[in-house]
Parts: sequence; structure tokens; C-alpha cells
Amino acid sequence: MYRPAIAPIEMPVTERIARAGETLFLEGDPCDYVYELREGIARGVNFMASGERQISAFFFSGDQIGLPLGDRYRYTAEAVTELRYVLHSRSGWNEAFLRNCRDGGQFLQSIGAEQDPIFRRGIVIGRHGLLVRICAFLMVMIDRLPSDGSDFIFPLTQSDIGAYLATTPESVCRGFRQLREMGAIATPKRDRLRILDREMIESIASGADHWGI
Amino acid sequence: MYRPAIAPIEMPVTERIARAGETLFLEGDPCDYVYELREGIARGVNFMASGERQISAFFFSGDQIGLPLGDRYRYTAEAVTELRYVLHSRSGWNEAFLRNCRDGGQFLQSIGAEQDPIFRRGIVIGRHGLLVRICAFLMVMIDRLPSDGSDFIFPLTQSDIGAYLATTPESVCRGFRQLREMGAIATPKRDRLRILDREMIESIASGADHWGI
DNA sequence: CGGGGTCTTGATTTCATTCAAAAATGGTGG
DNA sequence: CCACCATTTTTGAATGAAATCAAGACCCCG
Repeated sequence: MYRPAIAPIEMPVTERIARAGETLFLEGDPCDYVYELREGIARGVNFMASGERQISAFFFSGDQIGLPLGDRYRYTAEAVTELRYVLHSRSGWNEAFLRNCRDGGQFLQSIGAEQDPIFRRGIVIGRHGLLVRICAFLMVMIDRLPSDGSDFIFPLTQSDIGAYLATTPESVCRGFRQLREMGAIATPKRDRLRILDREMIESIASGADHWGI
Repeated sequence: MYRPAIAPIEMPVTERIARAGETLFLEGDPCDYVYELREGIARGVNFMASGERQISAFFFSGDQIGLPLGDRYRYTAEAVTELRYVLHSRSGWNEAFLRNCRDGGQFLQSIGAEQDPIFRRGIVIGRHGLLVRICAFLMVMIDRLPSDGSDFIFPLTQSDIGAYLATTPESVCRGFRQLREMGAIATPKRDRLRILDREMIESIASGADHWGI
């Protein structure tokens, strides 16, 4: 489990805002800037030649995305919710990274923090069975989602969840319904998620055939 | 597209050998060593609690795997074929990395080289349709596979391919048969692969409905 | 109070999985 | 070189799960 941005980068920066749906950067563009998310949720999107759309990761407050591991961005980044973020120029980020390297031993963690959700999504969609995938997805999300008292703030459309899970919105809907009927979750509002039985979700995600006991 | 190990790390090292099937390191173990592959193919494996097995990436000669982006390995690494490799201690690797950072601007590429195949696998298995996934897989592999004149050396079992593609060995077999019947590939021996019609494979991988034209 | 997008639901179809068994392959030792 | 073994590949038939197609309900926005 990776924690976001263990080593915050100190620079003179101005905070920016992106509206829901806005694009931060495009897959294939040169990595000129690193985006440090301060508030909100972003998605990494990849478009196939056929028009299929995949979401390769969701990113949260504290994450740094668009790190120059290659010279081009590997995904398009879009705001899911309104987003507060700051830009770091590639050269500025490199310098800060180097400074940071010399000081602590933790200097690679911020890279792991971007790569980890991508890795985990690969594992999630490699699982067999719709419910398993949905529950594995929930387990990945709920320790990053902001919470509103008893509920998580869950502003993802079922289309986005489908694009993340490599399934259809209809199937996502049916999966959520089943979890609701099993008493595992509740969705009091469209953008709220309440976890009623975390153990059941974990158990399903772990692939157990019989839930309970 | 990432090239492996743009910045080879110079250190006093002794080359080691792993036999096919041997384990290099285990998921969850502390990242004490970086493994630099000199020859052969390795696989990154993840086991689910239920016993499912996923292959999250294949790695090739020139790749550095097990980089300390976190403090634990995220996958188990196993030799697919006999493997020549060298070990770098974490601290030694860190030092070399830092030295390397100061010199060139390319210093993050070796990290990208490990992350990229993982990322690409996520995209591949997010595609819809067996043939599409198989062809996307082939496109990812064939620019890393060693070649033997006209054929690629392709020592992967269909079980491994299935574990990579999140499908079954039987389905992999049927997919390959179909590609053979379409004249896209040939498999003269168990561990050889000949690409007869690369464009057809690309076209299928791109998601085109009608192949040809 | 519309109206567009999202969510929900049902009926049907399609595709991959499963199960089972035979054939092929590669390796081993006699 | 050949017989034998273990493993992998191949194939078929039946099953099952999710996609698709098509409508209707709901929600939030202006």
C-alpha cells in the first residue's frame, strides 16, 4: 500500500482549478509538467483506435501525476470532480527530485504512488467474475475516498466504473444492486456510498465462493 | 514505447543463473535487491487469496526489475526460461541511481522500463474480445522477443499466456488456432512463433471489426 | 418545470468458460 | 534408438455469465 506524495516538493507555485470533465494533459504529449493534485479526483484515460475507452486509474488529493518516466504521458488525465492542483515544470520537478534524493532514502515513493494504482487496476481487472472485480475495486477505492461522516463521497458515474473495470455500465449497475441486496453497501444518494459490511466485500474480493461464516 | 535500461548501471557484479521456474523474489518481501536481467525471460506473478494466478508482466534481457519504488516487491518474479542476471543491493542501486541522475536527464527511464509493461498489460486485458486481447498481447511481445532468423523464440506456455490475459489456456489455444487459420501466424514448433501477417494482427488488435482493406 | 444525462430493469444473444478426453510434444532412461 | 512418462496442447459439447438491445424511471441542472 502506497501513501501519496511522501515527499512533498517545495516550490513557488500557484494553485489552479480544473472543472469536472476538463483535460489536464493528453496521452502522447511530451511530459512537460508534473501535476500535483491538491483536492478532487482525476482519472487516467486511454482511448483505443476502435473508440473503446479505458480508465487506467483514479487519482486523488496528494497524488503527483504525469511524472516524466518516459518522455510522453501514457494516459490522458481528466478531472472527475472539480480539481485543485499545481503545476511543476519538468526541469523544476527534476531538480526538486534530485534535492530530495540526496536528503532522504524515501525519494522514489512519489513515483510508486503514481504507479501503484495503475498496477492495482491491472490486478483488479484480471480477476474473474463481475462481483469479485467490483468488490476488489471498492477495496482499492475506499481507502482513498474522502468521507462525509458515515458515507464516502463517491462521485463516479457507473460509466466510469465500467471503463475502469472493463465492463459495461449495465453490469456495474447490476453488481451494485446485488451488493445492496446482500446488505454489503448502500447508496443513499447518487454520489454517496456507505459500506455496511466491509468484511463481506473483502471476502467477495478475495474470491471466496461462499460468503458468510 | 520504452527501451530497456537506457542507463546501464556500472558496478562490480557477478552474474548469476536461474533455472526455468525458479523464483527470484517474492511479492511482499522487502526490496533488498534490484535484478538486472542479462538473458532470458522472467514473469511477474501475483497470487490471489483464492488461488487464482495472474501474470502481471513479462520481462526481458536488459530490464531491471524489483526497483525499490516501495519497500516491498509488488509481484513475485520467476524465471520463464533459464536466466542470466545480476543483483544490485538496494543501497548500491540507490547510489548508482543518484550518480546517474546527476549526469544525464534520462535517469528515470529505467524505472519507466519496469513500469511500462505492467501498464501495457492493464490496457491489453481491458480490451474486449479474446482475439483482440491475444493480438494486442502479440503486439506487445514481438518487439521484445528474441528472434531466430524468421521465427521468434516464444517459450511461453499457453497457461502462462492465459494467466497474463486473464483467460483460460483453452481459450488461448482456440485463439491461436483461429489466427493460424486466418494466416496471421504460424507455430512451427511449440516454442516458435512466426508472424505471417503483422498488419492483420495490428488490425485485429486495434479493434477493427472487419479485417482486411 | 422541462430536459439531458444517468441509472435501472428485462429479454435475448453471444462469447468464453467449464468439463472431459484425446492427441501431441519433449524429456528420460533403458 | 526406442519406449515410456509427464506435461502441454487440442478439440468437442454443454453450460453459464456478461454483453447487448431496448425502454422506462430517476435525478439534477438550468
